[in-house]
Order: sequence, then structure tokens, then C-alpha cells
Amino acid sequence: MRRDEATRRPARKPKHAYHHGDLRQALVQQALVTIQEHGVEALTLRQTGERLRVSRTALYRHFADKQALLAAVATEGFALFERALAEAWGDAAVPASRERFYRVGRAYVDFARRHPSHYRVMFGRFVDNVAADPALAGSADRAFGVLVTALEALQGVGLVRRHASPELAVSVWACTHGLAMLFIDGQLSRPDLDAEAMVLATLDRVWDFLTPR
Amino acid sequence: MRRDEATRRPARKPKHAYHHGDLRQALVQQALVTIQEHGVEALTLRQTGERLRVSRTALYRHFADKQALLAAVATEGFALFERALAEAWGDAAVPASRERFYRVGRAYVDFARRHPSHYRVMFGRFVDNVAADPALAGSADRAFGVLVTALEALQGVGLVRRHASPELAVSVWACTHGLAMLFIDGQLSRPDLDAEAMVLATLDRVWDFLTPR
DNA sequence: ACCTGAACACCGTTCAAGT
DNA sequence: ACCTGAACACCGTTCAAGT
Repeated sequence: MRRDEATRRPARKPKHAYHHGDLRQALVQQALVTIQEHGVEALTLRQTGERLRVSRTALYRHFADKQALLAAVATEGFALFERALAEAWGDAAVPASRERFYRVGRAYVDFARRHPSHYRVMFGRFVDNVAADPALAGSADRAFGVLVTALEALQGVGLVRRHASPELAVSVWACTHGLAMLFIDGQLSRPDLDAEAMVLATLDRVWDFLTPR
Repeated sequence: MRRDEATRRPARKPKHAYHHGDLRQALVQQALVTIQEHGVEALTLRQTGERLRVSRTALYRHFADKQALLAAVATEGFALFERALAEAWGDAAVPASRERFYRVGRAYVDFARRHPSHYRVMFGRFVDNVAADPALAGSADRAFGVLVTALEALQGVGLVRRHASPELAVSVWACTHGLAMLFIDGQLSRPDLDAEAMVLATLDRVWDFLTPR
């Protein structure tokens, strides 16, 4: 279905119309949709442009290359992640509690399950040099900041032991991340598995990690 | 650097020599080397053939497509995985013990760290329809069989509680898998993190999971 | 059976050129 | 500034043809 150069151009589609509004944001959204529908490996810059009725190379005005587009997707993902975690943790004025911690843990896994494309781009090997992209590094730091804040508040009320080693923190992250990955890789979608129970079982273990002994 | 058709062909390289020996196995090995050096996304069939001094399409005599080649890499990975786990668990005649379980856990994470390319292909989204490839499904089942055998032996001597729910087993897997993934994604290579301590901290938690209460 | 080159329909990226 | 098409050096895969 190629443009016929003999055709009268339709009134509403002037030949050299620039893209309406924020092309950059439109590209990020379109990329995300493609990833959601067909996976990261199916993402092509040419198709992304085409779907937005824009030339194949228009994208390079906004992104250095494909990596940079993926980095933008990841950055947006971390922003959403931060909001989801912060919402789950709730008001800083409310006293920290085990229940609030569980809400954050649940929100972590829920985010991965509801935004698998974002999560995969955020934590997969698709974005290589996180350090090289300040926007990406910043959004990732802010998201993890919510977790740090929550843990510090729990330490403040004595529910989480102080001086937790970084190795312990990594173990906590590993359990949550691993569960999230198994979920979005479809390896837990067997009828005999209760998703809620798996999340709870894991969070119970994570809580034990953190509790003073 | 293209072949010059005017050049005398070297004596040791007859024009239509077939590939020496097992081309299929050579392709799998070459693919693995490329993945190790430059990642899965850098794997191309054309280059793989070229490096083996074989035409671009010779590969299709042995594999239906790129997926099938990756499936073969994964299959080989599961075979190595099985051997590593079985070796760590050791002789079936020796009574099951917490120490032997820890050896298996360590072997799991060690395998991922020492064969990150294999592990990524085995558990990443690169191999889509595991069920469609009987060889792959079989090798995966045999590898997990070692874990099942170990757990049953531990149940036999009363160290692991019986009737452990599948959700519990998933939590155990999630923690180990998550730690492995964080390792091979390079997210734990900070100087302040002690790899051994992280593995131990996680295995301690996993053991608590399994212990009767 | 196993291997080959030519061909097809794609990629990411660069570049000179247009408004 | 922002967008464009043409061009370059790549892909995976198919196919008719060779031994």
C-alpha cells in the first residue's frame, strides 16, 4: 500500500506536515505498545516511525540510537515504578508497620506483572550503560529510594534490624526480583499455582530476613 | 576482504570440501562462543556460518531456524546444569544432609555465574516454545529432577518438611533464580558486596523455607 | 545427504537536502 | 529546528542448483 504520487493528496494530510505535538513522547509510547504486543526483540525503529506516520529517520532527531529509545522506555518505567511503590507505602505520617511493608512488596511484584514490558526493559540486558544516561540513572535511584525510605522507617520503629548488611538487602531484592521474573517469563502460570500464595510465601521469607533476631 | 576469483586456491582448502565432522555440534559451540563474547542479541546465523568456513545457509540443514539453534544451546546448557547439580549433591548412598543441600544451592548459583550465556538462553525469553522442542523439554526436566531427588532425600531423613506446597517450592526457586540473575546481569558487582556472603544469606533463607516448623 | 550462491524482504544508521 | 528519501552495510530465510 504505497503512496501513489499521481493521487490528489487528502486535505487533512498536507504533504510535509510535521508531527503533531511531542514526537519524542509519541515514539516512547509507540515503542512500548510494540514491546507489549510482540516483545523487545520485535521492536524496530522503522516500524515505530511508520506507525506514527513519520519518516524512518525522524526518530534520530530525538534519540541517538535504538539503545537511547529503550533507555527512555526504561526511564518512564522507573517513574511509574516509583509512583506505584510510593503509593503502596503510603503517607509518611502513618507509623511504619509490617502491613505497610507487605503492601510495598506486593506492589513490587504487581508492577512487574502489570507492566512486564517496562520491567523487562528496566532490568533486562536491553539497556546497557545505565550510568551513561543520567535521566535513567536518576529515575532508577528515585524508585529504589522509596524502598530505602520504607526500610529506614521500619528501622525507626524497631521492626527491622539496624546495620543490615548490604548482602542481606541483596538477598531481599533477589527473592522479589526472582519471583517477578518467573512471573513475567510465564513460568508460574500453571493452574495448580496460586499467585497470591506465592507472593505471600516469598514476602513472609523476606520479612524474616529483615526482622531483628 | 572478499575472495578474489582470480586467486589460485590454496591446496589445503579444496573448493567444495564439506564440513569436517559434526557441523551441527560445531554450530552450537560457535553460537555459544559468540554469545559469551558479545551477548545473545549479537548472534547472527551468517557470521556463525562464516566463522566455521561454511556457507550462510548450511545451517538450515541442521536447524529449522535461529530459534532452533538457540534451543540446542539451551538443551546443552541444561545437560551441563544437570551434571553440575548432580555432582554437587553427590552419591545417593551418602545420607542427605543440610550440608549437601547447601552444596547444591551453591552449585546452582555457581553454574549461572560460570555459564552466564547458557543460563540466560536457558531461562531468558530467547527460547519461546520449550514444549515444542522435546529434546529441550527433556533436558530441562532431567536437570530439575536432580533438585526434586535431593528434596525427596531430605524429606526422607526428616530435614525437609513433607507436603511442601508448590507455592513454597516456587519461592525457593525464585530466591535462587533471582540471585543468579542479578549476578549475571552485573548488578551485584560492587566492591562492597561479598558474593559468597550473598549466596550464603540467601541459602540460609531458603533452608528456613524448607525446614519443618 | 549435504553444501552452494543468488535473491527477497527486511534491519539500523548516515547523509545531503528540503521547509 | 525538524523532517525527508536515497543509500550503505547488514540481517533471516527461501530456493533452485550442484556434488
